[in-house]
Amino acid sequence: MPELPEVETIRRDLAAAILNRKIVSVSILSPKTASHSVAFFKKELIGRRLTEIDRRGKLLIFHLSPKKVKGTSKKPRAEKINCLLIHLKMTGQLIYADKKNKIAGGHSLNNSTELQELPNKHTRAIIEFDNGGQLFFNDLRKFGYLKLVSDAELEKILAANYGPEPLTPAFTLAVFQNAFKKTNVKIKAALLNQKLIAGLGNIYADEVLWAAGINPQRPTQKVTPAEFKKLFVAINQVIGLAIKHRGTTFSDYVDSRGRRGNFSKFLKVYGRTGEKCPRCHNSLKKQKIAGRGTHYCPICQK
DNA sequence: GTGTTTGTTATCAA
DNA sequence: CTTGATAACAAACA
Repeated sequence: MPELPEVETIRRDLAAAILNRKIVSVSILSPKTASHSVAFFKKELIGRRLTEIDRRGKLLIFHLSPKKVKGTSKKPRAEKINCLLIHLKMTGQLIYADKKNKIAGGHSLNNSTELQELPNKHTRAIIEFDNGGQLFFNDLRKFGYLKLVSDAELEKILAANYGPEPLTPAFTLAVFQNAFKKTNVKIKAALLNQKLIAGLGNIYADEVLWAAGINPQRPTQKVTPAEFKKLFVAINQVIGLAIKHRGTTFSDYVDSRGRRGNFSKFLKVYGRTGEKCPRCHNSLKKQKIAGRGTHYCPICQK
């Protein structure tokens, strides 16, 4: 389940590998995964370069070099495609392989480290570059997508769906607290709402609530200012540390070279049902909250 | 066959 | 209309 730290890890690694490389071929193996026809993807992408890779929450944003226009100096059209968006959703992987390295960690729930050839049966798209490198988009459950948009469409999507990002100047305690006080859903649900705060998913929502000592069931309006402060600090700390350790691998996530994330061993509650709470040593519980498996300590999370 | 896994959106109820 | 809660989606595994 790639969340902010995992997607950020991929973004950084990919930027180092494929920035300013020219796209020479595009294969869409699973048409439903792409926003437009296979022909349109080829037409728009082939011959262009990725000039910048951004991320907003869990969404990757690949900026494309200007498209060469045939013939005389036509004015660029306002609606021209400028960005490739990729969302990994639950089981998506973006793996870059250079000419001789065509392997990646497989999908598996049992911590297997076996490597497999690419493409594999879950490969949905392949983008090939002028240096022979290939970018594989794998997605077992087919929830992820590739989408081509104009700058205007991108701005619209970001404004409509994404709240502030942890670890950025836009994410202040005041902004955070005000946004959360405008709703009254369970705090766990609020943390998963990308419009209130961008980038958290099920793993990190559980982790930050544990770190702040807040019960995931609490309605947001019952959370005190002191607790919001704790939660705010916890979000920045946990996300920062998770990025530093290249994310969490629980089931399918691997980085752009097919390697697992190292943050799993730092998890305090996620996936630790029945183990002792690291803080109060009572038994950790798991319960469905906001439709998601929620891991927490019923004793020290108030 | 049943129940679980989750990011996001669609749908429903109040 | 708004808000919040829940179902649905896909695919695989225990």
